[in-house]
Amino acid sequence: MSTAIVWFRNILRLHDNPVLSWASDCDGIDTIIPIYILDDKWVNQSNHSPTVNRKKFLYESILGLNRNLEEKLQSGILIFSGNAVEIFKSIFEMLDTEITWLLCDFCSEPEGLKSMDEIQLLLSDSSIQTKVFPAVSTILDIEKVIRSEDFINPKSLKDIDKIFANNLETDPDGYLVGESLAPPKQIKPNINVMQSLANNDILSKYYIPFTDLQQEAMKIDSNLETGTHYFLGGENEALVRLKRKVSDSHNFVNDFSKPHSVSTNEQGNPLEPSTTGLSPYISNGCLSVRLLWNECRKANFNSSHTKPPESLLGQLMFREMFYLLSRSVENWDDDNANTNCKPIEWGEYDEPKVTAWELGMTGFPYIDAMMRQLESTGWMHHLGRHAVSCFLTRGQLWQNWKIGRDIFDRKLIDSDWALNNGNWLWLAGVAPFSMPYYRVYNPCPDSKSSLNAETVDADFIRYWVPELISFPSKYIFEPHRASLEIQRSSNCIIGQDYPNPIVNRKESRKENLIRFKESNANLSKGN
DNA sequence: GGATCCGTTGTAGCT
DNA sequence: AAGCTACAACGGATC
Repeated sequence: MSTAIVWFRNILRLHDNPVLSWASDCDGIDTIIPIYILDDKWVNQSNHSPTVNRKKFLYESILGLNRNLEEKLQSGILIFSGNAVEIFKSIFEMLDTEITWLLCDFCSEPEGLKSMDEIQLLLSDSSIQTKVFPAVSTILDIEKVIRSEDFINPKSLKDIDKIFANNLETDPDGYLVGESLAPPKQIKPNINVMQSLANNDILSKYYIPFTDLQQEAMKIDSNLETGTHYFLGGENEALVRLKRKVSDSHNFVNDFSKPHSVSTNEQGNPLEPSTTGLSPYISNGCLSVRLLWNECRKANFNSSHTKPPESLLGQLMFREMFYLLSRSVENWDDDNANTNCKPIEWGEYDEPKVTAWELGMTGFPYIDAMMRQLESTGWMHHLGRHAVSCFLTRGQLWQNWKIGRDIFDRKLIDSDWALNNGNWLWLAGVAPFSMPYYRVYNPCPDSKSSLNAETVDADFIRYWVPELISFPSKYIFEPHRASLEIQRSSNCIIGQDYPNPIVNRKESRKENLIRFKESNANLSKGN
């Protein structure tokens, strides 16, 4: 009798799940025990913990996985919370003769690597074999690529293009990466052992009954305000969205151009992204990025489609780039001893300004709308993320990017360690792959800007900054410039009902450009 | 080896 | 409405 533990780490799905598929196909494995381990940070909430939006999405995703396992494969999954090493230690002690395999997906985050190292150390003298599946959260096998002889840190599309060409099977266009796996047709859960683990005294402090998680998710949901539960977690929801936005929308995919997408929302629905809105499903493991890649390729059936970097495939290529860099660059998440981060002399931490930024009270309606949307829904359009992160760092407030990085990490339902750090490095202008620092985003992108459609953005602002609901579009990006008469007739006095701008955007931009230039000059002098 | 080009997605003002 | 130009000007790759 051979039993394998299938540890679902960042893979909350049945489709394209190489771990589960391998376990179900392997002749040497008679039964399996699916396990999910919830980190303590989700259970014991503090001011630094992920927000309830993130928690809700994750819990729904776990519950969705459990439901799919029950309904489609007559299984289920054991849910524990706590330190994975301790939990496995207890399980292995209890079942040392029964368990033959520990199978899981590779996690590239520092915490994930550390716990896997500890578990492998724990098992070094045992007869239990471990097998870690690469390329589950990514298209590329990250470790294999960064260890290949000719690997250099990628910093452009050209570099990542070359890496794809050298590491993936390609079609004549250089794109095909192989089919994603269908869900396994059947698995053999060891229901008896699963029940005994669930009822075990030693494990009881870690074990979380499915119903507890369900109640917690429902409790969060009912406490949230209407309009904030727009994204529902889980694989089923991910696949419905994939079909609607990608597979059934060839024109959308073929015309997709990130820099020109409306930065706010789809017309007619203030909560529906103008982009795919698939990012939370990818980062929570509900959707295979390989499946998404292949569906995008299928949609590109003629030659007149957008190409990387602006296309959807381009976006996914940069995702792989950041994953590679997050493993090959030391101190990826720091501004110190990070070869991909220039040590710019950012200003002292300015609490009132950072708070105004975080709460959407800067007096810049576009910035405030974006930050309020983030606070309330856990999601923000990519171009909005550009605008607000540029505003906090090199654009206006001259604050260290790590401050914003941490706030994003806590709030974004699509939070991803490699990508969040990469994007902040990029936007702060400190990385080799950054655009030139003097290209500063305007926090008031009015109708003159080619990036934004006037009416859509104005409505977006009115939705998230209801103080300005009656303001004319002409002044909605800079309401303090409207006459007192207009402010009165719009029922919003600036400085009273809505803040005055916390900085002069043009002056701060100018000062910051000089500061950045000076920091750069000091660097090249070796100071 | 100095000049030139280019970089995932800038802005403002003009035609 | 889309495209041009000036703005100010980094840093690595390429010629």
